[in-house]
Amino acid sequence: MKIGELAKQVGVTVETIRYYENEGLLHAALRNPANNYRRYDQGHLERLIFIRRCRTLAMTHNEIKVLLQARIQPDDSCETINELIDEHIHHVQARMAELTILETQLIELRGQCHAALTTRDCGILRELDQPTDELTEALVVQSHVAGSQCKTHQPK
Amino acid sequence: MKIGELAKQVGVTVETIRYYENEGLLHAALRNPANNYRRYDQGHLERLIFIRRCRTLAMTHNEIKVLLQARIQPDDSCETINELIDEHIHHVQARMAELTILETQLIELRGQCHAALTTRDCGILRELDQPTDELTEALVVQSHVAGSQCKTHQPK
DNA sequence: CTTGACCCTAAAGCAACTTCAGGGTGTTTA
DNA sequence: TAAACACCCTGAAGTTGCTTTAGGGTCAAG
Ligand SMILES: [Zn+2]
Ligand SMILES: [Zn+2]
Ligand SMILES: [Zn+2]
Ligand SMILES: [Zn+2]
Repeated sequence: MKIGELAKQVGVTVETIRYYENEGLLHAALRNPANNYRRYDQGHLERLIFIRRCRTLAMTHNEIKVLLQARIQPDDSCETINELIDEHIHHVQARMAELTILETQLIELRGQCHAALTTRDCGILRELDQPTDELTEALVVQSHVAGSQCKTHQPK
Repeated sequence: MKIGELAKQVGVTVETIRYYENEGLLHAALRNPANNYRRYDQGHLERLIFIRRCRTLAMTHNEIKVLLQARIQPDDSCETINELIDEHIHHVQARMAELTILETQLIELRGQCHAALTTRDCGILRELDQPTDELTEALVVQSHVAGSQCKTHQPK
């Protein structure tokens, strides 16, 4: 099948597919010699589905590469896989812990202003003028689990 | 004070400060004509503290710019501020909701394999071969609240 | 007078894509 | 048969919030 058809079947854009090939997540497709179009088979389809499944579970490309490697070594022990998933669960939990603290702090901050006052008198701005205390600063954990982009506060 | 001193007082790198100037978060510093070094005053210090406080609360530069603007308009209504914080709390909560779902799914996935088997028999890989169901796919919300970088699965 | 700490700029790198610029291919339809 | 339109190609730049690198001045101490 051609790239557009593969994209439709899996629910990604053709650009994403080409990008994955570039990244080494997907094997390079064979080309139709007549027009240089990429040609995909069932193996590509299944591999792409696997990759997308991992991505919706917020794994990095590196994590996925480890799993893809295991996937084509049927006789290897799956210990690596189990460990990787365990670690990744920790990544998610670490991020949730961060966000829980964040939420508490933001709600406390929000509580500093209830009415519409002048900014001069807004308790929120006054609190934001205070340095972050060191305890809080130390709480930030390492976790690659990011969010998607916010449309509302993006430039343009 | 010079850039290095400002950096030390606030707890950021000098590169970050120069970057913020470039981004329009910090006003350009006056330069010492003799050597072209940046020279900062109390106003810069306070503004930088404000910015860092907002960043530890995971606000985007755009969100911060709105607050900085309000901060220097003492007679304006603080309604904008209150709304921005409310929205930002939603960003955090939206991301937490996503991660809660993610955690559930990952734990379910992890449950597919308890022993160290061959990858051929690993229930995790088998489940990852299945397409993401559409319901789950639709659940992903817009939220800019990202995580920091994961050292473990990063290249090099 | 050289070492080391500090300052400067401009550009590239990171993650995972998306978007854009510029151009070929292939089928359909007026 | 030629224009329209959908689809394919490559390579580069943009996104966010920085960090890192390259390459080079400034300044005090020893
Ligand atoms: Zn992970
Ligand atoms: Zn207010
Ligand atoms: Zn926000
Ligand atoms: Zn297993």
